[in-house]
Amino acid sequence: MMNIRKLLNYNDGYYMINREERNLAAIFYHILLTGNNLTQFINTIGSDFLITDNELGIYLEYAYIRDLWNNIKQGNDFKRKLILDLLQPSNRQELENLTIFDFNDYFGAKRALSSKNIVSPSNWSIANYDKNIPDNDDFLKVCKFKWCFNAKPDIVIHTSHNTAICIEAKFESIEGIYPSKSIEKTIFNRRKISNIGQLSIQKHLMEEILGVKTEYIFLIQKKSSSHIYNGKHKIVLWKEAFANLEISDCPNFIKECIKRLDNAD
DNA sequence: CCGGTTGTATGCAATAGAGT
DNA sequence: ACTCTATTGCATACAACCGG
Repeated sequence: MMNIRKLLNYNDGYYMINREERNLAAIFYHILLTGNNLTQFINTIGSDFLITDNELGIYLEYAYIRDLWNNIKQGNDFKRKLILDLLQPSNRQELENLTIFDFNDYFGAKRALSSKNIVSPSNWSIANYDKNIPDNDDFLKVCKFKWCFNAKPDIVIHTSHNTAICIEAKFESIEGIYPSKSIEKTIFNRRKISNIGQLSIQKHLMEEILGVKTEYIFLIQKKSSSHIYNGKHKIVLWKEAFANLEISDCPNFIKECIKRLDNAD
């Protein structure tokens, strides 16, 4: 019986051609947690943050805000106040007096339209609340807030409770932009509002919403003009990130995987 | 009533194809 | 060569539904 590897006469390990960004991020995560590598990496990127051992945490697919929301024990009044305190909409008083159903509906949370619960802003829908929020400043504020509830930076190193290094890693793709859906792009064009970069949403999330003093790293394979750098992110190449780390105890496939990065640019 | 399943909706990585 | 859009695949969230 033939199979694709026989047909292609491919006899190397998968690690020789793997291009999966999450896999590389997982390997990086592993290496950061061995030996003195975390400190070494922090030195390499020139971070000022000191590691506080009992507060240190390193996270893949950092969804802190989603899980904070999920962990709320208080009821709907608390959730509504939390949203309004963070969002600070100009029509706050109006929103305070809506029923739960109407509050959800105002933000277009049609996929989770509930009369029982104030639903997470991750469920709000731009296309649905567009008609409810004519003012562009308020509209954009709501968009950025909603996006933050779904954003997940690739790797976040909490060097302490209040400081972190936020890493957005790319293998071949470029920085994402908001809005993403075509109907939303149409709305932004009509309102003459510019697109927002993925990195600037992450900055808003870390500093404004979570209140964490953050340094930003954009971890990529090669420098390209296609990236919309926002200046706040320090660009680090994958091979630079691995360069000073100790990998002699790693299995061969990891060494080979890292070796491949040298030829990337 | 509980718990699993289904349907809908969202984000993100990545690709292909069309346009500039 | 770069940019933009549409699409696919995976992961997740939540309401509604359904069977025991």
